[in-house]
Amino acid sequence: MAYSKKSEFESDEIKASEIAKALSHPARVAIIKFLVKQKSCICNDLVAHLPLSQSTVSQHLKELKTAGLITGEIDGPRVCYCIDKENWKKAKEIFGELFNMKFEAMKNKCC
Amino acid sequence: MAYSKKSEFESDEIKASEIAKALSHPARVAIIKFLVKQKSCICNDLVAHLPLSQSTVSQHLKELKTAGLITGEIDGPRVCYCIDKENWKKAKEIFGELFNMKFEAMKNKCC
DNA sequence: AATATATATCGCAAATATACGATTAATAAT
DNA sequence: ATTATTAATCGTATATTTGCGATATATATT
Repeated sequence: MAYSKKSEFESDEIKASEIAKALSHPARVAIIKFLVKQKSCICNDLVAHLPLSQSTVSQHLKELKTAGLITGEIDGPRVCYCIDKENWKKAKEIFGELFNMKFEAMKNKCC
Repeated sequence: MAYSKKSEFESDEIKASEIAKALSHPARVAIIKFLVKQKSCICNDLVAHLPLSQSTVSQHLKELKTAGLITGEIDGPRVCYCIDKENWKKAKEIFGELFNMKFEAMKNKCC
């Protein structure tokens, strides 16, 4: 693979794929669910809840943060992670657009 | 990485992550959009539409097919790809559940 | 039968993701 | 001040993904 071609696509396609990528590992889906359900915001509680080591959970958190889906605020010696509600809403809209696209009239007979 | 831990998560988390994974590359989002908009079902037209080689497009199509989001029917010397409407609907529901989760009352002050 | 067209698969190289233990850094408690 | 706790980062091994050209396969056309 000489170089990635991702940038050659339309920006809405790139944006949707980035959110999808952030959610493409069950650990990250589990983290989002945990935070929405507010079982706790504390990183350590997430580590306890997931079948992964602390360093691995930290990496997954970083990815979700980079994608903008969560925020992380230092709270004493802990870090409190929260859903970024603004971006979460945007993500919902982006996926809504994708999944609510209307099927256009067929130009081929096969489907 | 000794082994993958993906199977240790809940089945709904795994399912959501699998759909997300299928949509985690802009080419695959573009393919879905193209098929929903029915610009064509023919593989060759997809290749012409995307900035990728024929073999690479074929691989992306295979991934979408494996994820169940599209079907591929042989039509003479061509293959006609279509959205699997049943599974597309299911995918929409799975993402709907994720994005429509209600935020529970806070147990921490930070968010 | 020979040729052209369309698509899948193989083989490979490079990039990225997954996972962990060890280490570091920063705060809290003693 | 020392120690304990929490979380990020580093280093590393392995797995997976991305991408392409070459090749194989299968149908259509001549």
